[in-house]
Amino acid sequence: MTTPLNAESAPATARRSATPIILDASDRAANGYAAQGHAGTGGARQSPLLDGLNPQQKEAVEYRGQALLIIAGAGSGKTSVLTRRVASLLETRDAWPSQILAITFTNKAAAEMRERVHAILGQGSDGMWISTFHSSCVRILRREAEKIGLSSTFSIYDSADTKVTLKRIIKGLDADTYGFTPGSAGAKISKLKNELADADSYARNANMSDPQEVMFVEIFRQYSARLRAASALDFDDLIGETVYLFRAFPKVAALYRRRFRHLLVDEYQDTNHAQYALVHELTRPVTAELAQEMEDDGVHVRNLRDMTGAIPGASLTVVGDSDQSIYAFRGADTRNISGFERDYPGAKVILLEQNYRSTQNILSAANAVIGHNFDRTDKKLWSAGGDGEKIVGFTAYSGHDEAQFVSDEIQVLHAAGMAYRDMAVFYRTNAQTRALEEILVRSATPYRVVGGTKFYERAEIKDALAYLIAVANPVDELALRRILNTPKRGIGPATETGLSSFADDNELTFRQAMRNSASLGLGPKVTGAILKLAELLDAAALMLVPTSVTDDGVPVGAANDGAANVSEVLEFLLNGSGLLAVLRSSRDPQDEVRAENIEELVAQTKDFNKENPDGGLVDFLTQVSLVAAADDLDDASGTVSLMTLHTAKGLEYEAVFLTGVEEGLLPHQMSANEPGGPAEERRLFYVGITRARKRLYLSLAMTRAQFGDINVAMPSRYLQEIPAELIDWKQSPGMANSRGGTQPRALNARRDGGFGGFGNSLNSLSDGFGGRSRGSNSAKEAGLPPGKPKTEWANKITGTVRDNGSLELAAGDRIRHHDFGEGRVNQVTGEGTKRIAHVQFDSMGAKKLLIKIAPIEKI
DNA sequence: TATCAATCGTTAAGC
DNA sequence: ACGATTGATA
Repeated sequence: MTTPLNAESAPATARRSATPIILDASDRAANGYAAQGHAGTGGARQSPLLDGLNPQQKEAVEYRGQALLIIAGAGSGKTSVLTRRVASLLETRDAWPSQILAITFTNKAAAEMRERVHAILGQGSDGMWISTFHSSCVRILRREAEKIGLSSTFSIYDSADTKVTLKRIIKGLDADTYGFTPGSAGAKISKLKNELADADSYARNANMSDPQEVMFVEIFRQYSARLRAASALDFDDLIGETVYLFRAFPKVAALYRRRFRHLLVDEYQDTNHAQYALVHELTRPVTAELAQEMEDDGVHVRNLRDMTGAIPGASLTVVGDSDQSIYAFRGADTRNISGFERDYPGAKVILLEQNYRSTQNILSAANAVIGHNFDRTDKKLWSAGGDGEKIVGFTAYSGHDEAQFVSDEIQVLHAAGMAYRDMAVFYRTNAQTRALEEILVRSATPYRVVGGTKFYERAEIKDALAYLIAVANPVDELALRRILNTPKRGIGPATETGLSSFADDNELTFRQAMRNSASLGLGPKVTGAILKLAELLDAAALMLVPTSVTDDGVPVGAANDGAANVSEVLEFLLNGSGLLAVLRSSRDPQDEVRAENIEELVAQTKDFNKENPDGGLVDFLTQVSLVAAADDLDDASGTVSLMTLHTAKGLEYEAVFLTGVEEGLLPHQMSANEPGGPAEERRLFYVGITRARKRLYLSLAMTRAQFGDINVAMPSRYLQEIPAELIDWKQSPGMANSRGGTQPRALNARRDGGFGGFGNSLNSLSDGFGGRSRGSNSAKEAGLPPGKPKTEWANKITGTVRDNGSLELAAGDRIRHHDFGEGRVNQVTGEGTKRIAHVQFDSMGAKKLLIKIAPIEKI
């Protein structure tokens, strides 16, 4: 909150000394090898901001109008265009920094943009808002909290907090008998909030003759009531309440519409309805009437008013690519981007198709894959950088085998001079990391898993933070109940419930109930513990009160004059509660780590004090709630990165390993029944492919351990969509068969036509892909474009995996394995396709083999 | 209140 | 297979 909203007047035609625009090397390098050849377009001297840009990019930087949609294909220099556009707005004096609001989805993206804008402008970028949707909203809401009945120190509930709250509600209502779980109810509530619905509006349209619906409405109501009582907002509320604020208080909205004259929104295809509405509210004009009112109130608006006296809507730039929309499952609505021209008539649309990242082979594969999604506007990425290497394909026998291949290839690349940090391994599900990590550890390959457990989600950190929250927002019952018996004070669940109902019955907050716990008639020990905690929190709250205040309690001088800073309060609470001491003296070795984590948190509060001398407790807590993954920014380390395909979005690497390209995994099984599911999975695959600059590896396994047992997998339908000539199969899914193909290691033990078992429905070659599917057949789910007979697939991959058909084995049988040699069957377990032979090999020890596909024969 | 066995539910993930 | 969570037991 560095720039007071009303302080500066910012005429559109401001006179000021032009900020020197300097492009740093990294920004210039963003367009890589294609940077040359687009030198000056001739004529007038052009700004260095346009150096190295292609004509479309230039236009995107220079266009001035109400609305601009930039369709930015993968690797098309989007960030560069966006940051230069911001710089250009300032350079041409179309805007003051404080008139610009740039919104991203992730802190990482915001940080990157801030950094790059700062690199161009230096101090000139001060006062600009470059932040996520959520932090922008928090900033606004903290300022205006009272207007919508919240404390300005409102708590922000994360999904774990939501879950705990819903769990209590569901328990209280016995709603689990209706099949509600905290997760399911939470997902539904979140979805509704993303549509800007609340409990009442939902109830109006709900089918109230359905008892389950009635129950859900009640859950929703109670959830909203609890959050309100705790002066808390969940993540969805942050957006929704801001929209509500703007709609219910036009004068408040007018102040922000006046201030933000230029909105830029990144990843627009990922916006949900609430975010769309927020953008819309911010870019509406201020009526002449309201503008006049503002002027009468002493707000400077004259320079902004048009001939009718109104303030026109702010200019809006959105950047997106519907082909990279992979978050429909959490409410993203691509209609926001496809309907942009309708929503903002007269909008300019610029298409960025030239790719500066990948080789043409990789792009051709990407284009071919995404081309199978219908209802998209055609877009073809192209590169001036040449074909490059072929894509490498590999079919492994198992997940471990696949991991071994990845590991081996990483070593080959590394030996050839590629740094580990330039390589990444992608997968669809987190469970796939297991095998990969195992092998990478064994081969001593440095790696790190991106994403995963976050520091602030650890229980001990949440405990420590709950103390701080309880101080900052005394009405937050959730925080209080979390610390009530942490560390152990002998306050059990019965006492907790007692306090809670005592509070409800007497219309007290939980905190007040604690202070009055003496009148509850509990044991003296328990009562003493409760009172001690209440006193500790009250004392901590007092530390935050500035010492120099006037008679009315208004601080004199600096905002926090004399008040304790965050680290002092935290240390006071830790000492007073014994939280840290208990962990230190514990004999559980894990508690040692927990203690260290808390110490790390203390260190972070000290850093915060240093970086934000004026920052208070609430500012710290806000930062913690919204900036959850500050630790994975250190990607300068020399390690291979492992991450899910979702996490990979927005990143790029020299070499990419895309693993688990199998039916059931990519596309994921769970997506099959959802409308638009398979298409979204295809976009996910597309996103993965387009992350690669030079080398792309696609791998799959014929069997994969999942949920404790082994499943037979078949190649992903998406592999068919890549022209065969682009892929060099080191080991193809097609094995020796009548149509030819390679003879992959470990797959070809039986050459005498081991394709029995066609009578078995699980075995039928139903779709020309040699597929066996699990149970339900996949032919109709294959999502093939109509009018493309399967027999005409360009790719000759048959997808056939080994099939021992009806091979019957029993204990005592001797078998021969292609790799392991001869052995004796000890036991056969499992049913149907999952029958497993437990074999004692003569020289290789005991193994478990999936009879259906193992390279074995009876002897 | 603490510990242990049984049970459950496993897609992705930003803030 | 695995981890988190729940329920039963001492």
